[in-house]
Amino acid sequence: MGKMLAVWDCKSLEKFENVFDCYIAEALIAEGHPIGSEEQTLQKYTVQTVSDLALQQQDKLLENPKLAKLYFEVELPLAKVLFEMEQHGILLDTKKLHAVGEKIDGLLDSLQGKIDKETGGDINLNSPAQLGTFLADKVGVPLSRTKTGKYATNEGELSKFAEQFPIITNLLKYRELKKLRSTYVESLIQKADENSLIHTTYNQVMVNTGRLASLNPNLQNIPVTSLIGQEIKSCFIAKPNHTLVSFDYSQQELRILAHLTGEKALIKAFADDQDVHVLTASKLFTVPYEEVAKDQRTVGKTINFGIIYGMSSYGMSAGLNIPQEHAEQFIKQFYASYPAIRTYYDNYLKNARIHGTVETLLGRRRYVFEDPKRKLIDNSMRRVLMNYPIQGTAADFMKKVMVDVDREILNKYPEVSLLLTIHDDLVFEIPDDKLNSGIIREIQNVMTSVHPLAVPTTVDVKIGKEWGNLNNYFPNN
DNA sequence: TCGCCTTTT
DNA sequence: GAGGGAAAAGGCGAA
Repeated sequence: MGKMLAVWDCKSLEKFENVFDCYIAEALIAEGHPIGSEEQTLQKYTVQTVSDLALQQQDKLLENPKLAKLYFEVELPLAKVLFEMEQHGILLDTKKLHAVGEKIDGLLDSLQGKIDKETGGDINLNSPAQLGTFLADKVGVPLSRTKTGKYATNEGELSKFAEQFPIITNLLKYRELKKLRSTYVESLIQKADENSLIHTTYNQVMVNTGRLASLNPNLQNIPVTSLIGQEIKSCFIAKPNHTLVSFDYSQQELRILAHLTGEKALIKAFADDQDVHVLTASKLFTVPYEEVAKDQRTVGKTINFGIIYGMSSYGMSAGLNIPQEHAEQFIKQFYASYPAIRTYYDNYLKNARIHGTVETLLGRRRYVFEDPKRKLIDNSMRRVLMNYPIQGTAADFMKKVMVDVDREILNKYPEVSLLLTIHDDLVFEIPDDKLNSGIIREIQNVMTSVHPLAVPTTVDVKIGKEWGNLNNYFPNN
């Protein structure tokens, strides 16, 4: 939650009435440039008091109606919603998490034993430097180098040699478990309060695209893929007589791409509830939609997301493990299949160069040129810019949804709580006896109607007592 | 404090 | 010719 820097005629801070938040305002006005401390900001505006600062910032916001709307109707009311989420917290089954920790200890001990037999036990497995030297110089693994000249020992690099050098499989397993234990088990237990509640902090001005950041602890990167990861996630539980309900936007960023670009083929696919990764694959491989193979779909999916991220043919060839010429061919074929996407990005980048700023659908802006004297967009900025309207618009929508949810749902059902937001996912805690009251449908409706789009939006609902063990929800009527 | 690595969307 | 997928948090070792 943003820190309150200026408060006008504030009758009740608890209710966040008549509040102006200079940090949030400053972040929107700064358009992605780093914002300074309170004192630096006062100096920048050449004012003495925070009230004067707030007045000038408000004037500045009002010059841009979209930005003013974003501030007053989304960001500022959101601060109150985030504050309440932070205060509420999510319940952690600390006893169970301790047990998971002990299970990991056992697995790590046995792995360490196996690995020490090969290394002699005199290297620190947690040191990439020591590990790289050992693998490359003693074992003879042909590791590539990092940009600073050290041996690269990251997961992608080591996996390449896992078959040839069996020790690597154990090393990767060791890494994974060590990470889970230190980042998730130990620190989460330590951060639970006296009631076993975990209180994250949300920062709403940290990320240029407008996404929220979660910290101390970060609840937006709780593991999900591995089995042990799932066991950790399952230690987050609903409080007694309540159930966790998660609402997850399906393919939200690709839907936003379809909307922003107006690409007919993509819009039709979403309208017909088709699998867009299969659709892209069918165009790339020129096979009928029904005959797309699984590995072809994987390529389609990689290209779809790669385009959103402005991926180069090099990045794509690395990601798919294919020659760069093939990747170039795929990208070419992609744009040929979706011509409106190419037109959109051509125009978008042209305007970015002309105006020096880009913006999301709700008008959040970011700068284009680090140095305003240079008027060329380099490759890395090009990728940032291509991602910005997609990720940023998705973030705008989610923030607005949270404000709408607060007004339309949380006010009406005070015993219902919004616990978490994970970019395209909201997690609520709902009393068991309210689950069939229609509230799930109401929340879905708020999410799907946040902003009219050229495509339908879909929200998948999952419910359960443990966050890591939720089941698809199908209403019985 | 920086670099490397791993986790998420 | 190098570097070459967006946005993050955070643990750890090395200096």
